[in-house]
Amino acid sequence: MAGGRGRLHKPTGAATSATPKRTTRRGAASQDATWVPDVFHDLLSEATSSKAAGPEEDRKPLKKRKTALSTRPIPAKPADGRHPATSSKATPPRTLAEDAFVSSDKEDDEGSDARPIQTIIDSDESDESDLEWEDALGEGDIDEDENAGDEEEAELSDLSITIAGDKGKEKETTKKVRRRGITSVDKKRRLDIHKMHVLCLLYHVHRRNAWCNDGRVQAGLRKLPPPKILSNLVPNPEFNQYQASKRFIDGMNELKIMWGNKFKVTALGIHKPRWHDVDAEAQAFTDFDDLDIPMDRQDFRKAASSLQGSQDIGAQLFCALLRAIGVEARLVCSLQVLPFASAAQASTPSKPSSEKSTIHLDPYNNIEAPSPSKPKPKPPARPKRLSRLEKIMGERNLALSSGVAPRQKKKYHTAYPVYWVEALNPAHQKWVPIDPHSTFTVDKSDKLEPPLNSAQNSLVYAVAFEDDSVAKDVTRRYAKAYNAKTRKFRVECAEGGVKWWRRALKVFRRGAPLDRDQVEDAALARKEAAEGIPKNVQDFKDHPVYVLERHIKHNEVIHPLHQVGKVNVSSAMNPKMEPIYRRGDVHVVRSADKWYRLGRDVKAGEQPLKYAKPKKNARRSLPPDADVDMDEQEEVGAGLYAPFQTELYVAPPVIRGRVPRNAFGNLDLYVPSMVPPGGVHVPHKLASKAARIVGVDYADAVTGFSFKGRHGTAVVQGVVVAQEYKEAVEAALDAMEHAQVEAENAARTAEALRLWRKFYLGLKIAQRVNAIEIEGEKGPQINVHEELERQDKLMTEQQMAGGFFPDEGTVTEPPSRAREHYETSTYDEDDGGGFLPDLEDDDNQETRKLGLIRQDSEHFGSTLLSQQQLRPRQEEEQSGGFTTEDDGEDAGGFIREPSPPPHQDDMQGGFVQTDAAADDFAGGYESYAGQYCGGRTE
DNA sequence: CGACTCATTA
DNA sequence: AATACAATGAGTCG
Repeated sequence: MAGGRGRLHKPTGAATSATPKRTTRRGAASQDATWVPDVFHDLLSEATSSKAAGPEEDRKPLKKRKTALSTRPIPAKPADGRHPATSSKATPPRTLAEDAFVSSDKEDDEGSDARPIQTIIDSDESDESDLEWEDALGEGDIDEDENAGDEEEAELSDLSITIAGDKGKEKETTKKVRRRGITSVDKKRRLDIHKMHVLCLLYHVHRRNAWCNDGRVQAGLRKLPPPKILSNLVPNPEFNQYQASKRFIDGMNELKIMWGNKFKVTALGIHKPRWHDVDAEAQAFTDFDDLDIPMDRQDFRKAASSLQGSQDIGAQLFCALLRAIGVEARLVCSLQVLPFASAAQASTPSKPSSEKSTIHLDPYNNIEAPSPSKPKPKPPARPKRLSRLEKIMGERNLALSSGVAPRQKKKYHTAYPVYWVEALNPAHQKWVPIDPHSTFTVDKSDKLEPPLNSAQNSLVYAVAFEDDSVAKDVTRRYAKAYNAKTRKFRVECAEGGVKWWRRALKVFRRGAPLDRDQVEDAALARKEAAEGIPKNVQDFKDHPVYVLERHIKHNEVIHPLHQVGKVNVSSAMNPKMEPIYRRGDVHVVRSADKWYRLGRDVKAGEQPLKYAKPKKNARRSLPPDADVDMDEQEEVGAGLYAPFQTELYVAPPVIRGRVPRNAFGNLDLYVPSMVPPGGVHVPHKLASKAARIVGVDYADAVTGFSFKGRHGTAVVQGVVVAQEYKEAVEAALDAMEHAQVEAENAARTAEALRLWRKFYLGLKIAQRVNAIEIEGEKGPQINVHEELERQDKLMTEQQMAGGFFPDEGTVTEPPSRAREHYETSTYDEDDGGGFLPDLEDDDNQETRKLGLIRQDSEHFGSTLLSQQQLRPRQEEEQSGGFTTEDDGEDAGGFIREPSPPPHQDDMQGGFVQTDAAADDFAGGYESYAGQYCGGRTE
């Protein structure tokens, strides 16, 4: 992408846009905000909503217009006087067009607009996935091979000739290198990028189409056609339909010729992008000089007045011209989208990297530098042929062109259009394609599709935009083999692709279809139907209408085995016929068991349409006799049934509160529909307990299986009870939940108190231990007093910051209390007597722990500090503190069995003054205390 | 005859 | 287990 940007900023020879960059940025940003979430939906809603913001947006462009006006002597002066809205053909339902028109003024520059994306680096194709692949392949040997392969590969690309000592080895290595698995992740990513690209292109066309409504553009163009042509286009009521139609076509031809003479093609337009080859060199910037510059509306106007630009621009302006003179015109674009299928497919035609790169560099100039006399060895043959084909095609079409003198600017001529125009023939209400630049044809829809192998242009999505931004997919009008070929390059072929495409175009759909829409739909449908049955096996693959038996999956059958098309050749002169069936007759099949899992039951008396393949049992006798195989197959294969052989499974009903069960005492509830009549599913974890408490009959609901390892265990989710008990059970559940919450709260409180006690004890013990002299030396001491001071301070700070201690007094209480003890300096048995007696064990533990701490008081301090960062309020951290801290057994016991209240009693006297205070602590402080006490064990 | 497409193979 | 990729050979079209 970075490359792309760099490219964009590269100044190109022709008219450079005077657009200040910040405008770009601002525009893009504002667009982004609404654009991101759901690309298309938002695109539209933004467009519609921006209407409201219209005036404000209009302001900005004004400035721009001024400068533009002052610098350019535009012939659009009269138009300028008018308000844009009035000058543009002001179609009543111009929601989209107008909005885009308005808003596009604001975000003038548009990177993707004129400059096609050339190459996209498929980063995934690089080392990472390769490495993975190689690793997966695995043993150490491969590494060597890999390297060798790389070397040779490099040599190959550099010198074109490699003299390797061992041919066999070379082959092997290259194979290994070549063989690069395309992961499913990779595929998905490609598809996503493809989709994104489609959306971007759609938007691009949408904007260009909106520009075609530009008042000034139209005003300038309107003056071009001589009155004679125009008068021919005025419908004559005396003509019959045929005459009128002919007149219209003729008029279009004249306009096309006129346009061809006026408009000068000076740049290259969009062409088909390719996935970047990992080992291909980066393209030189100069390679892009011939391309269209990125455009904003001003540039577009400029192009309209100077009548220069790429063929794309030419077609767009031609569209504007038609609209300007009152002809209903569509801007059609064949989206040149990055293919998703296989990267290799695109690059296959051009094999050797050297040659590839040349093609790469000059995507459009093959005509200029064709290959007829190129003294290159075999490898270049492929691309050469292509280009030559291109050339031939181009020339032929040139020859076909009716009376247009081909422009001398042949360099920029492409054989097939990316943009063209459809004009509505009022006589038939039919759309007439006009391609004024590439094929120079009018009403020749079958001439616009480039050959399928063309590297520069492929017709995959042809989308036609009307002046009110209603857009329609008209690919089928132009594709010769839509079902057999074109479709395979479209999202429709991917899973959910049909829906996706429909959704992508939804924003451009017309609210209420017009007559001409229906006419067109019918025509397109007819065209598709007329496509006929493919003649080769390849085209049957993924064909939406026909199927070959060899292509159906293992879980599919062709049920009514209707040979719709009887013939199909396998090889030419010795034909092997294969029957053809309808895709509609293909059904997925499943075993009876699988159907049951889906809540369906095989109807009585239905015979399996197919039998599953026998599982590969361990027996692998080398000479598998035919009969043995047959036997095995018949034995092992499970019967498979199609959906229409099944019916909704109805469980045996609940009778008098008695819930039916399966052999395991459960009830199968794989789908909601499997709830037995008269029963209710209560999907609560504790439902079984509740039902037991209530005392009604219930059955555990098995909603699936979890396969861990090879052992599948039933997943139970709640229970099924009779309908009439539902409320009772739910009430019981409520009560249980309530009780549980209470219990948890109590447990939490108890735990908090327990930890406090521990903490306090710890301090006390520390104090005592510090007082002991060992052989006259005091050794490093924990300065309890200081620690407490510090801690107190920290807590106060935290309280300021977080504010989760409601009462300051409460907060400071424990430390101050402890200080008291410290200050007394004597360890009074009676004082501690309140809680010490039943805590002998703890006492020992504490002592040990403190011993540890004493050895690195540094750590002690840092522990305190780090604890400060914990946010006690957060549940996770609390529980984390509990589970990871001290004994560990505590953690488990805590939830189930709250620690007994006696502790609390113990504490009440000396430590915490009120219950309320304790509660406050429970939430805020426990984890702190917990960490403090427990953290040191580590 | 050459270009090009399709099917097969590993 | 199944599909995809790349090379190769055969057949067809113009």
